[in-house]
Amino acid sequence: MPLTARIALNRPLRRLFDYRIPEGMDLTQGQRVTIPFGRQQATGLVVKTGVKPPEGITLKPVAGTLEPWPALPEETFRLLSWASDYYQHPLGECLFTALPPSLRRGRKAEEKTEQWWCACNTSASLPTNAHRQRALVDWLATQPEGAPESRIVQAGFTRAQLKALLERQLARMVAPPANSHPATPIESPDRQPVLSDAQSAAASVLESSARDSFSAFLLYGITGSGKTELYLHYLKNKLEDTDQALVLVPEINLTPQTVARFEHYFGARIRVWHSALNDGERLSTWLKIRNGEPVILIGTRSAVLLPFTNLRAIIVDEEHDSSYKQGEGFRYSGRDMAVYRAHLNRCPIILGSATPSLESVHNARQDKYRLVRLETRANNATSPDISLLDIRSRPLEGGLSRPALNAIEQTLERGEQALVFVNRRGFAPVMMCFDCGHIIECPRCDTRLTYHRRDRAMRCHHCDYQTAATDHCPKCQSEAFKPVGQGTERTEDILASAFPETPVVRVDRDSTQRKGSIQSILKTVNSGKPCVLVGTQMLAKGHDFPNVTLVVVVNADGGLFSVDFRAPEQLIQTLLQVSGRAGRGSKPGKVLVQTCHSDHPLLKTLCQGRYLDMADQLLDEREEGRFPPFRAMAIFRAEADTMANSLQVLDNIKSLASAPGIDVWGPLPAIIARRADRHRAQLILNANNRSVLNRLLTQICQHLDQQKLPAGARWMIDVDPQETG
DNA sequence: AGCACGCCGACT
DNA sequence: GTCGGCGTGCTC
Repeated sequence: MPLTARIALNRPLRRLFDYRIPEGMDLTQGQRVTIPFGRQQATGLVVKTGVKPPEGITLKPVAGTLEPWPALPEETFRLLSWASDYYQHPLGECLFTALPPSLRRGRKAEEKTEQWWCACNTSASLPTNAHRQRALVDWLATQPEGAPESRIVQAGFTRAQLKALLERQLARMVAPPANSHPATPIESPDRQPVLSDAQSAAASVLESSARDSFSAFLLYGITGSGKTELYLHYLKNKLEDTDQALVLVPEINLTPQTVARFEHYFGARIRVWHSALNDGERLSTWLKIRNGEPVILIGTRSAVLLPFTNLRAIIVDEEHDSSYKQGEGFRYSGRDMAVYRAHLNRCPIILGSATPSLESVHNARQDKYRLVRLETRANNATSPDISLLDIRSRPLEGGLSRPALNAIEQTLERGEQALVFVNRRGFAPVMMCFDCGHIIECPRCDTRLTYHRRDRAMRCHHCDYQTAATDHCPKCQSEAFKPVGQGTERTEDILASAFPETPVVRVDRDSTQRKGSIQSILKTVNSGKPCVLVGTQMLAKGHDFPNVTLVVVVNADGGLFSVDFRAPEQLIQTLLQVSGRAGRGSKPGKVLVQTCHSDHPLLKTLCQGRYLDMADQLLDEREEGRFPPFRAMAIFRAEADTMANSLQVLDNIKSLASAPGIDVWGPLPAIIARRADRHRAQLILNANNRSVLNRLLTQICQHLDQQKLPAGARWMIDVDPQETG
C-alpha cells in the first residue's frame, strides 16, 4: 500500500480527500497538516493513513505538518467522529470546531511570546501636556528587567502611549527574561466544603463511584439545596493532583462569583472557557488542556470538545438547560456529548438540576443513570409556597392583578423584595388600531412588531428590522392606536407609578445590553433594600437574591397550549426555576402564578412543588404521543425565496424517508413561516429505533449532496431538535 | 467554504 | 470593445 492519508478540511463537505505522504513524513490520526487544495493551500486534519484512494485520481502530496503530535488526541477524535455521524454534520467541520481559532487558521500551536518593554533615555524631555507618557517612562524606569505589555496595561497605561514613547525613542522593545515562564506547580488550597447532613448523604452516593469506570448520576437537587457544594466536595475528594476535570455550565451561570467559589477550593487549577474569551486566551487554555495539565475547567457547551488527555470527572450543571444544544451549524448537545465522553473515557459524570430534563429523568427510570435526590434547602431555608391566581375577568394593570399588586405592596412594607416575571421584553408585543383593527407587522417576517416605548421604536424580535413608532394608526390615521399585551417595559412603568418610593429594576436583554453587565444592574437588589425586580428568563437562572420573598409570574398560559411538544416541560422548568428565586434566605418565600387556567392539571401539580411527579406525568404524555425520549426525532428544515421551493425540497426528502418504523410528519411551513424574507418549512422524522433512523439520515444526506436544489434553497438537519417550530 | 470559469448588462 | 454581476461546478 503506497503511503497515503485521508484528510478532513474545515469545509461544509460531507467528503474527505486523499493525499500522498512524502518520503520521510510520519502522520497519525488527528494531526494537523498543510495541503494543496484546488488552487489554494489549506489546513487539514489526518483522519486515516494507509487508505486506498479512489480509482483514476492522482494524489497530491501533503505539503507539511504543523506539529509532530496530533492536535486532537485519540479520545477527542473519537468523540467528534461519533458526533459527526450522530448529528449528521460534516466530519471536517466537527473536528475543526474542537480547535481554537488560531489553530483552525493554520497558525503554530504555541503561545505568542509577549512583547517586553523598557525605558531608555529617561531624562529626555516630553511635551508638558503628555502626562501619561511621562508617567509611563517613570514607571518603566522602576522595572529593571523591563515589563511585558500585559503588566503595562494592568498598571493603567495604554498601547497608544507605548507606541508614542517608541516613536520618541524613550522606550524600546526588549527580549523577555529567560525565566519569564516558570513552570509553577499547581497547588490547591487545603480547604473542604462543609456539608449539611442531607448533602453528605448525597455526596457519599456520588463518591461511591469507581474511579476508572463509566457511571452516570442524575443529581436532582431542588433550588437552593446547595448542588455546587456537592460538586466541589466531589472534586475535592475524588480528584488526584494530576487529574483533569470538566464542569459544564450554561453561559448565563458562568459568573465571576461561580468561578471564585471554585477558585477558593482549587486555586490556580481552575480555568474558564466561554464565548467572551479572545483568541490568545483560547489558545492558552486549549494548550494547557492538550498538555495534560491538571486543569479543572469550568466552561460552556463547547468546552466538552476540548482535547483533555487525563479527564477523570465530568459535571453538567443545570443539565436541563436548552442552551446546551447548539442551535445552528453543528447542532450538538453539549450535555449528551458529555455523557458519551464519560463513556469513551470511562469516568463518572454527574448531571445536576432542580428541574432535570425529561430525557434524563427517563434515563434514571431506566437505570441508565443513578438518581440522587437532594430535597432540603441549605441554611434552613424553606421551599416557597406556590399558588395560582386566576385572572379571568379581573382587571389588570400592566398585566398585574389587584391581589398581585397588594402582595407586592405588603412585601415591600415588610422591608423585603419582590420579583415580577414577564416572558416578553419591550413595552407591548403588538400595536393595534382600535378603529380599523390594523396591526403593525414586520415587512420581512410573518411577525408583529414589538413596541419599545423607551426609544419609541417598533422592533422585530426575529430579524433586525426596526422603525419609528407613531401616535396614529398608519393606515386610517385614527388616534385610537394603542399597545396591546404585556412586555417588561410596560410592567416596569406600572410598578414604578404604583410604588413611587421604591426602586424598580428591569432585567432583560435590552436593559443589560445598554447598561453593561447584569451585575451592575443588580447592585440595588444586592443591597437588600426593598425593591421590585422586573424581568424575563434572564432572572430565572442561577441568581441568589436572599431578600426576595415574593415572585409574581405575570402570565403562565403561553406554554400550556403550544404546538411544541416540549412546551409543557419548559413551562414548569421555568416556573420552578423562577420560583426558586423566592425565599433563599432565612425568610419564607411565596410565589403567585397568574393564569386563566387555574384548573389545568399541570398547574395544579406545580403547586405541590413535586417536580419528579410532574416529570412522570409529562413522560406519560410523551409516551402516549410517541415523542422523545420514547422515540428518536430528527427534523429537516428548508428555507428558500418562496414557500413552494422550500416545500419542494422537503417533499423530495419525504419521498426518500419512508421506511418501516419511521413516521414522517409534514412538510409544514414553520410557525414563523417567513423570517428575514426567507420562507421556511420543516419535515419531522420520528423513529422507533435510533440506529435505523441514523442509517436512513446518512443515506438521505448523501443523496441530497448529489442533488441540485432549486435556486436559493437550502436545507439542514437537526437531530434531537430542541424546538419544533 | 473558497475560488475559478462563464455568460450577459452599463461604462471608458 | 471591457469591467463585473453572481450562477455553477470542483476541490484528492
